[in-house]
Amino acid sequence: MINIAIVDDHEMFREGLVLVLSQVDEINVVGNFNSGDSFLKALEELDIDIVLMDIKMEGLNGIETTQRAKSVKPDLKVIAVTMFVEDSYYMQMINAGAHGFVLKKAGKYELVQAIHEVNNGGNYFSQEILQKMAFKAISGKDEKENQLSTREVEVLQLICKGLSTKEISEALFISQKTVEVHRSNILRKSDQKNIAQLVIWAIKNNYTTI
Amino acid sequence: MINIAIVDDHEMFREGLVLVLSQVDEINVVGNFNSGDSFLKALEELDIDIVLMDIKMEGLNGIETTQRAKSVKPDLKVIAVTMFVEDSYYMQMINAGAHGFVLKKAGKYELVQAIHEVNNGGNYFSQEILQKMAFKAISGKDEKENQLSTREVEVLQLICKGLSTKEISEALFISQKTVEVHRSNILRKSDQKNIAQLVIWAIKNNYTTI
DNA sequence: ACTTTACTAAGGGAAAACCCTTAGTCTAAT
DNA sequence: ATTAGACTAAGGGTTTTCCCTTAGTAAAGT
Repeated sequence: MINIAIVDDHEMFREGLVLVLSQVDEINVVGNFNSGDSFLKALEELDIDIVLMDIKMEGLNGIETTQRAKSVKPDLKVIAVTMFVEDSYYMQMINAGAHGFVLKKAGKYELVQAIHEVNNGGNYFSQEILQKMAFKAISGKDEKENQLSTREVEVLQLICKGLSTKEISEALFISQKTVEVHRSNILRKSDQKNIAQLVIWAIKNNYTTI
Repeated sequence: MINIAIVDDHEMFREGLVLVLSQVDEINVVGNFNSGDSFLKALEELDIDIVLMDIKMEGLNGIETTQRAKSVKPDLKVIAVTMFVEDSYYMQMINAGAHGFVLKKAGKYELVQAIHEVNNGGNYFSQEILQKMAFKAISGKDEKENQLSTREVEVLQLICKGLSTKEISEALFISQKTVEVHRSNILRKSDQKNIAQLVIWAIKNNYTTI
């Protein structure tokens, strides 16, 4: 029996997932949680082999939750379950210690396959993710060089909230010129050419939620 | 027994929904479809009381699917199931003939309540939607005045794809000045003040997909 | 026939975004 | 100690967006 926990703040999706997995032999759903926090609280008391973790959640997101969970239980295995197939996602999740990555649009069979793979000590990444990784490897872009700094993420989130450069400078108590520098660097690093593209990119990359 | 069909292109969500509803007494899931097209094809052969219809789908969206389904079977009842609580959604769905509106983040009980309500000839709108409607009614904004024209929707979608005014003008074979007029009118009608906010608004209002 | 609406287009001006450079301070790593 | 990176800020420039006005044409409704 493989003991599974599910962490997702989408109630209907989570309930559905519980039922889908409960039907599968050798899989035992031992808990489901609507937030990273509630999962972490219950973590020590439960016997969990694999966690299906949503990345985008209110409050503690999947990446942070994974990091904290792994620091408590290093043997815990995590499969990220997410909506989009974008850049920084999987790298951050792999860094946080995830062993698999499945899209929400995937079906039951792919998910079960991922669970078995990961349970046997392997990894599972959906085809779409592998393609992204391959493309990135071929294009030879260095991840680290293009990672946003803390401040840049902060500015990006304010941009996505619709604040102008002036408003951002007031919110962060820095000059407009500094905000301009951040904006430019964000656009360069994200490889987007204007705010419209940047907002979409930010959503897909989990920097902001709709 | 209430015969339910589910139309949603998100496989895992759909499968989950089938299982959740199959557990409920008096509810019988007679079919589930991953597109508006496949649903419409099967419509005549099935005995369906209520359809749970996702709004945002690849190909035929929920609104169009509802319109076509109702033209074939006027007595069919439709409950819209969607991600966001935004303006034009529910108005379009109500116009298309929907009797209910439930958010995807809602739980099983709310969904079942909606199904019973609609099955008994009533309507069901989730609290969040009702609040939006009430707010709109109080603020007294006329829907029609602020509805985007065909051309404006076209421009909006290109904006969301990250095209500049110049690029849009070239794509639509019109002058930059005309595009500027459309941009201004879109911002005014949507009541958003810049492109960042507009993109988010467009996503929530189903004008574009991520 | 008249009105309304959508779409088109232009002028003109203010504001914001974008892009480049230089440069100082501070922190963290080798 | 020296290097590297993040954050700050300014100068100076181009481009784009934003907002206003006016205005002609075509289609649709009353």
